[in-house]
Amino acid sequence: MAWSFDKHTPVYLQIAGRIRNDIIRGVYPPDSQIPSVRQLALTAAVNPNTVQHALTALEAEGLIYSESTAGRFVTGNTELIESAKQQAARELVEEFLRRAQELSITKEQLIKMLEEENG
Amino acid sequence: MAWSFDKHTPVYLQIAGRIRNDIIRGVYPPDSQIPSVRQLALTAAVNPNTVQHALTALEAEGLIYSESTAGRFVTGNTELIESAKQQAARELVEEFLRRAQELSITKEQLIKMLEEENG
DNA sequence: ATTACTGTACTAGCACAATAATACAATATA
DNA sequence: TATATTGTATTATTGTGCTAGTACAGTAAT
Repeated sequence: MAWSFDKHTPVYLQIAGRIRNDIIRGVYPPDSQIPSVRQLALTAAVNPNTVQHALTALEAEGLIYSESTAGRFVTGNTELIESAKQQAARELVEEFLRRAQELSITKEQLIKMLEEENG
Repeated sequence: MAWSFDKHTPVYLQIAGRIRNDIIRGVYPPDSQIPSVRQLALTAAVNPNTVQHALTALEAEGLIYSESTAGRFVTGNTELIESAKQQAARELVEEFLRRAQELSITKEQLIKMLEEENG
């Protein structure tokens, strides 16, 4: 199925985020090859240039590297991946707390709401 | 101080969100007047048209209404405000859990991380 | 009556995300 | 050798968020 995107945030950032998450989760293991630009463009139902934009961003982060004409691969640096995972988790929690504060919701209320959620 | 905005999301949505939160939190009480378009534009350091765009969105939600030449006012419908508060909290938690799932972080880990945060 | 404030409307222009359509060099494979 | 696939680059076009500037009508206060 074609990926679904939020209307109000750049598609290339959403694609980069999704692939970054897949690397962090191990869907794309270290040193493994990721799908080609054209294949990802087909899967996501977007223009190849948009995918290229996203992958360039991930390459700048060091999470992937491109082997000339062979394709793109996940970094073998597992420490970098672990670091990215920690950072993503930290940013997630921090943004959550910040937005909760903007709504004057206390941490205790948040934990209660989380426990009541079915997940 | 001028408001700070995230680079990658439309400013008018961020302004609308901020004012919505202020209504929800009671910073702008029911039936009270909110600052004028031009005043908000000065405060936020953006163009008046951008503020107008944001306020039009809030008006469509029913949270504010405009009195011709007198100004804009928060709705007197406290149930609507309460409803908006519940919805905002629910969406916050749901998005948080969804993004955590994308990182393969369990609910138990999240609660532990929240408790360890200083807030 | 004049002044100052309100909301509202309109045009023009800039920046950027995104699409579309190619094109080229390098490599692996049939 | 020929073909397909890889990453990469280029140009043009469209849509939209945002700014800038201006204008008008209605109301309250001086």
